[in-house]
Amino acid sequence: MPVTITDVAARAGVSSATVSRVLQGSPRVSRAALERVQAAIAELEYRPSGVARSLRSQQTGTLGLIVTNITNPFYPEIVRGAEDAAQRMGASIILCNAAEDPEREIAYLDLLLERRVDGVIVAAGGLTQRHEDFLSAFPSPLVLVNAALPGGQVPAVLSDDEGGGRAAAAHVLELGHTRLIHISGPEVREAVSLRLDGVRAAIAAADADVTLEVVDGEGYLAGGLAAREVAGRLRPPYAIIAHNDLTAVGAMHALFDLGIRVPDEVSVIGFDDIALAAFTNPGLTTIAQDKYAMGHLAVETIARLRSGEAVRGDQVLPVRLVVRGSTGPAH
Amino acid sequence: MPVTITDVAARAGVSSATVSRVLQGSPRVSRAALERVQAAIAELEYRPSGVARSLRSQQTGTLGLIVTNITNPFYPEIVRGAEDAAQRMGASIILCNAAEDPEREIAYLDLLLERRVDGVIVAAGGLTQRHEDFLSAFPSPLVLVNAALPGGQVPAVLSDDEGGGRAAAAHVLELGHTRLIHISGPEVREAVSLRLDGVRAAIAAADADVTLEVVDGEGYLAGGLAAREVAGRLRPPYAIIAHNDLTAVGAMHALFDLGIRVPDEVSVIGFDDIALAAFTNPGLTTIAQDKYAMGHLAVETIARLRSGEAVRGDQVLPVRLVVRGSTGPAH
DNA sequence: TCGCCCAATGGTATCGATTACACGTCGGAC
DNA sequence: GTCCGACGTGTAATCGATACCATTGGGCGA
Repeated sequence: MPVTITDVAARAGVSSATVSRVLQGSPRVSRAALERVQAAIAELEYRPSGVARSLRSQQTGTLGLIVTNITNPFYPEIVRGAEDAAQRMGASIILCNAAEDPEREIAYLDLLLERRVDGVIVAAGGLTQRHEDFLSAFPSPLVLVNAALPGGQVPAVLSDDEGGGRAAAAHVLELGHTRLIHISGPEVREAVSLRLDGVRAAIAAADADVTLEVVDGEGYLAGGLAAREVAGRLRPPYAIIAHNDLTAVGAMHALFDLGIRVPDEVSVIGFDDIALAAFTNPGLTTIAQDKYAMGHLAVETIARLRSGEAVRGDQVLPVRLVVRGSTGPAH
Repeated sequence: MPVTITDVAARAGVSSATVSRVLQGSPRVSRAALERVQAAIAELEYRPSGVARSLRSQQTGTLGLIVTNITNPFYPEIVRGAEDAAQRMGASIILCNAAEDPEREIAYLDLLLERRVDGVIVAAGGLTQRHEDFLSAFPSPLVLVNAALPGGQVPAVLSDDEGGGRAAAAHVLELGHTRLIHISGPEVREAVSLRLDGVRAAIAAADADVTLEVVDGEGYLAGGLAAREVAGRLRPPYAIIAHNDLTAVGAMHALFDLGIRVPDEVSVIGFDDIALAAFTNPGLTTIAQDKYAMGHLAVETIARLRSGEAVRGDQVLPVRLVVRGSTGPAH
């Protein structure tokens, strides 16, 4: 039984139209009426119904944000960036945690459509692989984060994966390493091959006698296994370039268990710069993605889309080498 | 220009009432009409407007969730628990990141009221300290997480801070430590004193010759400073009981810098069990809060509140000692 | 003094769905 | 054969705010 505009109108002795004009800040209201209405609003603690407004105006001021997994430390920063940008433009975020479940991702798209959100941001890799056709025909402004669709039909916000791979490799090459191990992620993700391409490009550019070996190992545990396997047959020094930070941390732990010192014997470099990277011992050298900016830019892109602007092609954000303690000169 | 119920009705050659009945699964629809309507829905890709439904039914199926800071590793798990519970009951979460700004927390409460959310969950300490009166008069189902209001007027979901403090102290006492250092958080939070109370209780119960010293140091950097100061004047062995994990990790880093070995010389135990705790080296022994359950229970409490049930008093969840590598016997 | 214009305000249709009520039709029971 | 009830369906009010259009009244110029 919340207070409605009619209650306010009755209290102020005017019509609901006049109350509405006051709410809109219209100049076509006499000073007397204005004051009476404002008093009534205050006395009744009236708050206009966003639901009714949405129905009338055909916009809800809400954005859907689908993330793969909010407890993956990569995503909270994206969420924060998106939320900040949304708040600045007076919108709210409906957060959908797909919990790594592609069915749930799809269900959320449907749900968001029913809720008539003004736009949807998808930061969920699984979704983009499985439902290309559905997404490219999506009847609402849509932006992908950290994932792209072939053909560039859907605007995407990405990091410079290739450049990041290059920077990572260049960093360890500069430290004098000549044996590089790349622990890679799942093949299906485009970012994986791009980062590896970057590593290869840096090696080619170095014009030195450098060997590169690629092993599989996405994630903490797999990263540890991969490092263990490598350590079993290779003697230091060498440099491990991991596809992401979690993999790198797993590798570091495995090396620690084996009594191999980082960075004295083996250098390790990650990718992403999740919060954890600053807290390992030694700190993890990594390629930082500007996750906050990605979320922010995604929301801004939705806004542009909604204003009728045609946004085509990917928006690629620069990455940045962050040197901590896990990389050092090759002895 | 989305498809409306009227479009579907026209296409199926029936009235909008019949379409609505089909949508509701009402039995008062002939087989023939049912099939025609379903066909029309499929052909037009009709999706009922959640906005119109909300206006009519006076419920939005959305819950507001205000968190202090989504990038604080404590919160994503709470969000996930809340999101899972909400999804199970067909509701969505509007995420509000207060970004540690009390003004913004208040502004969000207003916003959520305007959006006519079915309930609000506040996991933001700053809010509860500053706006007791506002919250206790909140005109919508409200549940606090990890913070409480004096008088218990507002239902709260809490962890057993006192029991956790006791468990932490008991653990290091069992390991033979007789000198305990408690690095505490900001005084204003009730959890701080409760945890310390627990530590004191465990010491009293141990009936042994144990000394306890309390120093300030909330957060990573402060935790490091506090540990440094203690290490400057105390020689091992002793045990550090930190108010939370971030403080504990800061302390561990400081000890490492000083060449003091954990756990051989000094034991460190934290509180919370954030994701980071499993990845430090050595792993951080800590008191785990069931953050997922807290988020889940908060949403369930909202549901009970909405069904008219009176939920009074705090709901206290048990905590659990997680032994990793940072605590060891006192030599 | 008359008429015109503009400011201020009210009445009401509208957004899209739900639902109470009314109506027509058909079958069965007496 | 008539009456009653159940069933299927349509009409229209409703949710709360907005915006278009109409109306009123006052001031000012001719």
